[in-house]
Amino acid sequence: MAAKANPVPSVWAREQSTPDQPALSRAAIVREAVVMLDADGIEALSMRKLGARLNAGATSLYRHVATKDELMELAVDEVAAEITVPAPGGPWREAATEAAASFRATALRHPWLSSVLGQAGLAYLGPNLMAYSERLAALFAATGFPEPSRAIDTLLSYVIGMSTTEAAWLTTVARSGDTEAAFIARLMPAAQQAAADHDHLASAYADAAVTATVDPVAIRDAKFSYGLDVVLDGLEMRLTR
Amino acid sequence: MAAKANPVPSVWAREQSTPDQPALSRAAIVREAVVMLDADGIEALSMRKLGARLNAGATSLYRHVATKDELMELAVDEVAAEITVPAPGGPWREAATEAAASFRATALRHPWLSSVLGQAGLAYLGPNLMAYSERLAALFAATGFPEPSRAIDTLLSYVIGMSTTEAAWLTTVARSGDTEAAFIARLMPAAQQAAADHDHLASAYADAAVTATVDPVAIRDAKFSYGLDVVLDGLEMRLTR
DNA sequence: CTTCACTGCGTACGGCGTTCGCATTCAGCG
DNA sequence: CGCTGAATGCGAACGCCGTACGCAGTGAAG
Repeated sequence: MAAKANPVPSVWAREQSTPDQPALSRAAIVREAVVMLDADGIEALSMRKLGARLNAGATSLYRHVATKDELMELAVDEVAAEITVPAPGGPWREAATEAAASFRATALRHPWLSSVLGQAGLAYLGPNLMAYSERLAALFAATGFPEPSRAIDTLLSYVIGMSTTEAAWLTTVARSGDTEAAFIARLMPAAQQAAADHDHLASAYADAAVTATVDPVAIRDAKFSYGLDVVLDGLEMRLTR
Repeated sequence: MAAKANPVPSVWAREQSTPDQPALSRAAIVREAVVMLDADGIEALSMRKLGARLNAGATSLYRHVATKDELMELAVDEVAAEITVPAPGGPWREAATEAAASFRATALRHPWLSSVLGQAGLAYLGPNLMAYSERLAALFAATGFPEPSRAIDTLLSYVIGMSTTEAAWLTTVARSGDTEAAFIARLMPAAQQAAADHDHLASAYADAAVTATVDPVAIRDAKFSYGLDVVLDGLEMRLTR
């Protein structure tokens, strides 16, 4: 690689034992893959481009990773480490709210996560994902739920559903190049025309047109916490019963 | 095409004006795409294979569909027609339960739907999706929710999250070639080893190992309706308040 | 000094989505 | 009936993609 970089085929021009890069390693590959995924989305990640980013040939990656799917699995587990769950002991409801918010924040920070979840689900067995599940289980068991895993699945389903929808929306917005408010404004005519024959939708869109262009982020936050409160209310009923 | 099928390049061997197929049309393309998606999953659909299924060249499809993404959008709207929502008037809770079950059934009948939702969300404006939203809005508005769209978003998030997770799981199972119970049994050792250092997970898996291999379908059904009841309880509080 | 496991990489294969220009068909019109 | 112009199908080609394979260099072990 050093010799090839230099066009003069002379021994004397050869560079000296250059361990310039920290070498190729599974950890480095996964880390850079996450960076690329965050920056340009899931369809912009190819083994060739990833190799190039690491000053390596595309096929060199296969010494450390069996397949691209496996790489994605590793990337998911990598970002799963970012999701926090409060330790048991404090007030349950606040802890659950915090855990849900952390999941959502992570999903929005790495929008490609939603795409992968849709294809592979949460069946991965990576260490970070396992640790996350364990902390969730510990929290819910300590709270005294009769069926902790049922409660967890319910909460997670809501959080996943909302976060996935939101992440997909933000991806669409980002691809448009506009700000979120501008994108909404640009989309409204088409949406209102499509809803023309539907009374309830039309009025809902009319409302949205006014408010959503002002502060879309606040609206999304409020929507998330409304639904979260709904779910937590329902869960609480089963707790105190 | 007729001439090419015959190896003898003679005028006399030419077939007679064969309009054998009902011709290529957008509707036929979308219909066949859904069939292929259902049969072999999202990654098995390529424009070439789809063209071949329709006795057409791959590129002929582009006369009727701008791009593969657009085709997927059309396919989503096609299956969206299958989701039913009861008309307003009856008891609200049963109607919502029915609507949720219909969404889930559709998502499980077309597991590729979840993959697409993860990438594109529900921002599509297809007529069937719009009609679906309208019926939901009508139901919730008639019920008297103070903020119908909030309630809808909450319910939908739960349903989407649970269905997506379930569809992804079933896809993984299907790819393995095993039955669901057999797949679980085969997976358990690895799962239990991965959970070895996690107390709560280990015991949860131990429970699952016993019950899940018996009737996985019933367990998934129960899980879904448990969470659905949680959400509906939470919504009902806001209704009667 | 030899050996050997390990790592990187160039090449190549088959498949993909999509573009482009040509061939064919056919409805509508003179 | 003959002509024309639009609509439709298609083959070839472009630039990507994931990945199998076998060779080349390297550094530690013997």
